[in-house]
Amino acid sequence: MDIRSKIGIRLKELRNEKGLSQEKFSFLCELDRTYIASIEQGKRNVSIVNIEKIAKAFDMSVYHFFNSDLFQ
Amino acid sequence: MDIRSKIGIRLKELRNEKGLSQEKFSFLCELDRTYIASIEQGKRNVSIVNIEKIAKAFDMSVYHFFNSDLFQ
DNA sequence: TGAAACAACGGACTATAAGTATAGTATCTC
DNA sequence: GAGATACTATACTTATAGTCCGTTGTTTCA
Repeated sequence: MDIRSKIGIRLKELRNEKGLSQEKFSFLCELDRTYIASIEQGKRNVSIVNIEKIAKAFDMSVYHFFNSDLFQ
Repeated sequence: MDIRSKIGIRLKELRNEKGLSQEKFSFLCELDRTYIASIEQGKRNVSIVNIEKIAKAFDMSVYHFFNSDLFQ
């Protein structure tokens, strides 16, 4: 599977665990609402700075963000 | 420390472990020699697709690439 | 039955990463 | 001192990352 899709699945999974809408989450990580949506759809090649922003919004380290079978 | 620098340190660390020059490594991951150099210097905000290319060149998963105290 | 919340989608735009080229420094060997 | 190897500095083009505006379709619930 494409790494873009894996990132999308992981993001959606974490966001749903927290019970947040895309919009609410976009406020937390200070990224655009539509951008978050397209990441979740596996359409984006996200840069490491934004991955870090996303991880921080989930109160987790970059290591923990990638600590999933998806990235094994 | 900036995440860009952390990526650079991790890359250099892994490359040195393998005893590869920047140029030889750049052949392995099919990225430009000078591009690899600037990543190592923490100047680039690398995207996940290129991080995956780099990890693959080291025969490791993205998970393992980030499995370092640097990203904890 | 409508309005509020949510996600998918699109178009136009700006910012920046990707990728390349060239030159330069430092060290070593012959 | 020429040639080879390893790395750094800078600067540039072009692809695409990322923003901002809006619309549409669905679900849920008062």
